[in-house]
Amino acid sequence: MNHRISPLSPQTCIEQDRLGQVFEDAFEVLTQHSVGELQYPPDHKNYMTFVNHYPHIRGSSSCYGLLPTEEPNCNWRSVTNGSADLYSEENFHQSLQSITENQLVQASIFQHKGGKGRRKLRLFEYLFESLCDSEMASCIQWVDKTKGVFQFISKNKEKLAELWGKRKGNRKPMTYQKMARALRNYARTGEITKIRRKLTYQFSEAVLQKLSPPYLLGKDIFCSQYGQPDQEYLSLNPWNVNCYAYAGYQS
DNA sequence: ATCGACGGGAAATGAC
DNA sequence: TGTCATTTCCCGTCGA
Repeated sequence: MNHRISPLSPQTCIEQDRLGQVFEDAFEVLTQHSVGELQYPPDHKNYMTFVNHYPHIRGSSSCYGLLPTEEPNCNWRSVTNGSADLYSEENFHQSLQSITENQLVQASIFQHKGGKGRRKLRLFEYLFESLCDSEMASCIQWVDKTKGVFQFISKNKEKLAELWGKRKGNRKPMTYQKMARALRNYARTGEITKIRRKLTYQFSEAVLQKLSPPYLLGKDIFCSQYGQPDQEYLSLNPWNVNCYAYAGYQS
């Protein structure tokens, strides 16, 4: 696989690299599912198409199996053969903006150690994902996002637990009590600790860093950067591996 | 006293 | 087969 090297600022390199990981993960999932007769083109356009196609890295709705993706159906081959305009950097900008925060979080979460295959989803990852999902705001909310403090909503905490249990495919329905027991196990590893406040917990700084891509910690930065075409922006090639500043999920 | 939230021991489970 | 990350069950404590 060829890696095109682009002269980018460190910040852009970090973000580009991170997106490269997102796309790489996306493509890996795709190949695992053996969809269509695919080539393995080392360019971004298929990734972008894939990102809009595959529920694993889409927003949470599809993730919970409630809604289809809002993208029209089109097959991979037609995209690869006919979408020359996807090469344009302007379009790439627009595509980037269409990636939701939750997509990026999910893609981040699913990255396997070493970058191969899909890891089993962990509870704290699911919680983080839910916190990034506006549809789950009735169940769980940030108290202080920068510090990783979050709180379950008393009225709907059971719903969140139930969804978690379904997501895991547990034999019996998950309850908040059982989920909270799992959360208490995190006290040993320090990944999540209990705050002396009703239904409130806190992600460790390490977990927070692992699960929050740099540009999501300040999403306004993410948006503004890619919302202004005259600013320095990403190279088209997501395979650039030059600027490894982001450690990724490799604990 | 009741209730909801919390804390933790211990065994079971399932994926890897 | 062993390890890991829960899951499941259960019992006790605490504060409103």
